[in-house]
Order: sequence, then C-alpha cells, then structure tokens
Amino acid sequence: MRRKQPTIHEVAARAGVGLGTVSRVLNNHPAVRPETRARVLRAMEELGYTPNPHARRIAGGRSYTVSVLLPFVATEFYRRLLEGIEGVLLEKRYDLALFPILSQARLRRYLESSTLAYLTDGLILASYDLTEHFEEGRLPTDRPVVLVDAKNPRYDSVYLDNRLGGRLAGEYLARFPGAIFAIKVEEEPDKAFRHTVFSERLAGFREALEEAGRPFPEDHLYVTRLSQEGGRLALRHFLEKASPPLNVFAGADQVALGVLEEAERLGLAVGREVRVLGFDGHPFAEEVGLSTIAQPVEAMGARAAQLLLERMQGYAGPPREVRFEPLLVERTSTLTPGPAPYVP
Amino acid sequence: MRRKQPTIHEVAARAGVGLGTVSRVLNNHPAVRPETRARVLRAMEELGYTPNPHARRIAGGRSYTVSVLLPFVATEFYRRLLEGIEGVLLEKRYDLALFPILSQARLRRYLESSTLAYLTDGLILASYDLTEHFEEGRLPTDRPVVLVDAKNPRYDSVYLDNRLGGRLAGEYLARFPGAIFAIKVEEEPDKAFRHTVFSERLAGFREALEEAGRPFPEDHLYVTRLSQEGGRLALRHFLEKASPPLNVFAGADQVALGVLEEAERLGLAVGREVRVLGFDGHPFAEEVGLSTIAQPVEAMGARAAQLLLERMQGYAGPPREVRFEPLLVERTSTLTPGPAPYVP
DNA sequence: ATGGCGTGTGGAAGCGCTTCATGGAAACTT
DNA sequence: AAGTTTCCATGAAGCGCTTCCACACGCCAT
Repeated sequence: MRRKQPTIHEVAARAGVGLGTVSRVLNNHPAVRPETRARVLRAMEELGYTPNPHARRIAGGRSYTVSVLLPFVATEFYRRLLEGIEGVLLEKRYDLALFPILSQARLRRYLESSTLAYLTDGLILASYDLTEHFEEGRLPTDRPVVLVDAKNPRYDSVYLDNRLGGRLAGEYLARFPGAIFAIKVEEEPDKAFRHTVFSERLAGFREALEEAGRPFPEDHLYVTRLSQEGGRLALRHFLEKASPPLNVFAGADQVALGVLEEAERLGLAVGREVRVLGFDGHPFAEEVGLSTIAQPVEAMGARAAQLLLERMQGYAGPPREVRFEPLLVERTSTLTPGPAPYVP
Repeated sequence: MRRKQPTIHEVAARAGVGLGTVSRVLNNHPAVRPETRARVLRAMEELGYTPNPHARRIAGGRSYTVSVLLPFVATEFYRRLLEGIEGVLLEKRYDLALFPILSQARLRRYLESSTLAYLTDGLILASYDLTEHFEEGRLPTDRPVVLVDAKNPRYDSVYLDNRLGGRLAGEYLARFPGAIFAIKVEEEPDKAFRHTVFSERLAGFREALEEAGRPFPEDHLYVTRLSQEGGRLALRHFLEKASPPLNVFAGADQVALGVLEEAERLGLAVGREVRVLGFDGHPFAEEVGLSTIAQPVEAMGARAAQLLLERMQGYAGPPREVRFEPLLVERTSTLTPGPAPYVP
C-alpha cells in the first residue's frame, strides 16, 4: 500500500558511508569532506530522499519546517510575499507549510491544537491584526513568530510604510492640473485581512494634499471593495463631479485597472484627461503602463524569513521593526503626452 | 522555555502499569480492564501528560493528518463543507491541512510532492473533476481519497443530486402564473472548479418544466458569472422579454440576491411580481427571505470525512457513492402575499 | 621514533511512542 | 484434574532521525 519513503540508512548504504555522515550532511555540519558530501547528496537525489520532519523533531528537537499563515493564497500580493520567503528559507534547507487561515477563530484553533503547529520551528504570519483578537496581542505559541504586513510590539514585524506611500501619491498628483479624486478600498473589520493599510494610504494622501495646498473635498472620495468593477464605478462617479482632466489615486492596482478600463471605454485620453495612480506594483501594472506606488513585497518576505531564521537560531533580543518604503513608479497612465505638467 | 513534558514512562510508573498499557489506553485499545484504564487516565491527568504527536507519527507510521484540497477557501460553500469535515475529524483527533489548489497542474504537483508523504494519511478533494485531467481519473497517490462535490468511479464520492434540485425548482415554479426564466451560472472549463453542477441544475429544471407542460423558450435563459451583478443584469434582461409576474430560477443564491436587489431597485413586488428561487441554502438566504433549493453542505462534508476515516482504518471495499438530496425551502421571495397561487 | 593534535568518519544510544511476541491468571471445557 | 481458551498486561524491538563518543589517519613537532 503505502509507498515507503527511503530513510537515512538507505542513503548511507548507497553512498557507502555511515549513518552519522548522512546526518551531518543534512545538518550542514562542517566536518564532512567535500567529496563525501557530494556523494551523499547524489545518493539522496537518486533515491528521492526527503528527511522525515517528525523524526527530526523527535530526535533533535527541531523539524526544519516553518509555517506561513496568511489569509489568502491566490492573490498577487501573497504570491510575491511567498516568493521572498521561500527564497531565503529553502536555501537554508527549511521546508514550508502553508496555511490559508481566514478567520481569527481559526487562527487561534490552529495555534492551540494543531499538531502541525507543534511540528513547526517557527511561524510567519501575514496580514493578521493580533491586537484586537488576542489578549495583549500575544499568540498562544512558544515558537518564534515574525509578522509581515502587520505591526505588533511583541513580535518582530516587517511592514510597508503605507502612509508614506499615500504621501508620495498625494505629492505627485498635486503637481497636475485638474481635480483630484481618491478611491479607498473597503476594509472588512471582522476578517483578519490587512486591516488598516488602505486607511493609512488615504491618510498619507490627504496629508500631502493639504500640505500642497490642494483641496480634497469629502465627495471626491469613493469607497469600494477590492475589485476592478469598483474602479469602473468610481470613475463614472467622479465624472459626475468634475470634468476632465481628472487625477485619480486608486489605492490599489486592481482598482486602478478598472479605472483605466472605464476610461478607455469612455474614450478618455489616459495620461492627460484621466491620470491614474495605483498602489502595489503588481506585474500587470507594468504591462498596461499603470503608474503606481510600488511595494517591495518580495524583499519584505525575504526580510521576514531572515528575522525568523535568527530567532530560530536563538537570538532573543527585543522585537524588531523593519519598515519598508514604497517607491513611485511613473508610467504612461500619469504621463501627459504633450504639454509639460502644470505646477501651481 | 518549555518545561519538559512528562512521557509515557512517567505515566506508567505513576499508575503502576507497563508501557504498553499506557499506550493502549492512548489508542483506545479494548483490551484494558476498566479499573486499569481509570488509573492510567488519572495518572495522566495528575502529570498533565499529553502525548507527543511526532513520536506517535514516527512510531505508528501514521500522521493523523488529513489534507483537504479545494479550489477556494473564501466562499460560503467551502466554509460550510470544512465545518462538516472538521467536526468529524477533530473529534477523532485528526489534524487538518488545507490546500487551496486552483489548477490541475498544481494539484498534480502537490500529489507528487513529498509533503504529502509525511503529512497526510488521507485526502479529501472537493469539486475537482479528475476524469479529464488524470489518466483514467486515477490520482498519483497511494493514500485513501474521498471526493466531495464530485463523482468518479474509482473513489468514494459524496455529492448532491443537482439534477434533482433543478427538478424541484422546476416543479415548484411551474405552479405559479407568469413567465418562467432561468439563470445559468457559467462554468469555466479550464479551472477545476465544480464543473457541471450548474448544467445539471438547469437540465433538471428543464425536464420538470417539460413534464409540467410549461414552455421554456431558449431566450428565457441568461448565462452569467457567479456574482450578484449577474443577477441584476439578468432581471433587466428578463423584463425586456416579458412583463410581471416573472418567475426566476437563479441557479445560485448569490445570483438570486442580485435579482432581489434589482427588483427592489425597480420597485417590483418581490414574491408576487417577481418570484425568485435560489440554490444553495446559504445563511444570507434566510436573512433576506430568499426561497432556495438548500444543499446539506455540512452533512456532505461530515459524510466525506466518515468515509475517509473508514478507508484509513483499512476498509478496502469498492468505491462508494453517497448521493445527497436537496430540499426546497420556501420563503417570502416566492410566497405570493394575497391571492392563492394559480395552478394551471 | 614518540607524542600530540586536528580532521573525518562510524555507529551505538536515545528521543517518545506503537507494536508484538510472550506469558500469567482466571474462566471455561472435557 | 488437566487441558483449553480468553482476558490483560509486560517490556523488548523498532520507527527515522540527532548526538556524541570512539577511533583511524595524516601531519607536525620533539
């Protein structure tokens, strides 16, 4: 029935070495001659050997497995984040277990009861807001934890300065003539999902506009779910308030894409009559020439993984905060073809 | 740090029994005298003993973990399904690992990976259509597999009789005066997602109408994606074809919701001028008074988990098919306030 | 030569559990 | 009374790994 996995013994036999040597190769112990190491690695390869994490955990107290908990897996943001995390962890021969966990209740249940949580040497949590749902923002686990796309005074956190991103957007759009609009992506407070990033972006945006002396009336804001559809509706709404040129800060690339679509459908000149600025720096933004406030998502993932590695290796200092800065990427969706931009 | 956990040895010593006896208590083995069992349990209690799951896995050659593979995690249908599965499995002290897997390619990759070998005693696959993408509909795994919301002659399957649901809808709506319309949710053939359920519902619906002697012209059908928006557009489309009263079989609750919204927006009397029947039995259907063909999704999940448990315990009989029947739930969205329904 | 040292390597011991051959005692048989 | 069966219970063996002691070997200094 169950196809038996090869064990360390078979690897040892095939490579013509002892048990201990194979184990030493697995654990990157320095005292192995390079040729021997190579021979062992080849034997592993040939046998399709993977170490049994449960056995490692039992024998060595470590499993070389890291759990990544995130609300979704199918979105671009998390894909990029995982890419960054994987890059660092796989190189150190760690395994990854992914857990898409949508609700805080489930998050708690997972941490408290799951054997898998128990198996894991460390945890990376993406986008969860712990302060509200866990007492003192403390998770029921004694494993090292790193948060990413979130902040918490108890754990190492890696996050983007979304407010700064909003400011960049505001400062940039303030340079153009025409009315200024913004779209805010709705946040669902009961879901664990990236609680406040959209509010922070908007707050920074408002700040920058104020400092630039450009008014931002309340009805120039449109609130919608994270969808292209939302962007389309928003543009139609904006066109009732003012006539072109319009400058739209879409709050998220996906929404910005909807704005672009609708603009084209209405025959408006993108980049002059309608200027659109996204937020995220998704791959498709480049394809369609969308200007955007880009997040270094892969780098954030990689940094989170590094912090976790340090913790798993015993580092016990106080929680660290790593703040990443977004970057304005200018493309055709805001570039006026023709006359130079107006600067008030 | 972590205070050292007591082990089976300490429990045995304290209870004054042998190792094996403690193990048998842990595994609910019948051959233990009740007094002995009680003594052991008390010793465990007093020591605060919990078995080390990794040791169990390693010694027993089992992982006590079940993987659930599904296309999405964030929809109501899968939430309910998981609830049913979890209920059964957690009680038997099994762990759950969730894998949202959208494409068949990824499904194959997962099945062939070694994570599976160590992490999983059994698999529950939801909504995948294997026949097209896997040779002979056979999966590359030697673990027991149960399918849910799908059918396949090689594996135990748990599914809803969608055709019957369609029939119920048809028979029911045929009793009302006014034109009959239906919405069919589009199926995306490249995605693995619930391939044919919507077609089956429609087929049953058509059958029933025919038997009832009620015509169903081809242009009374509207095809759309699974969204509220789709329902809204559908109703507008239907109103061009006939004037109220209208009877709409929406094919899915989410779509039905859009129909209701649009009807209200247009000032039509829901339940008399426009009658709407959904499909699914989502929680919000009750809230808004939507009549619907309800699926016992939790029960389906629970049944699937039970079938899998039996397989994991060694049952080796031929594949079993468990067919669930939907249930018509009548609410205000089809209840004519006032005159009794017209029966032709 | 002799000793001392560092570098690689082998394999026994042990992690906490399950399984299984073994056997004692009590309950049935003939 | 002796044999047979059933019921409980024991503890050694083993799961796949890490760790660590032991040892072989080459190299250098004396």
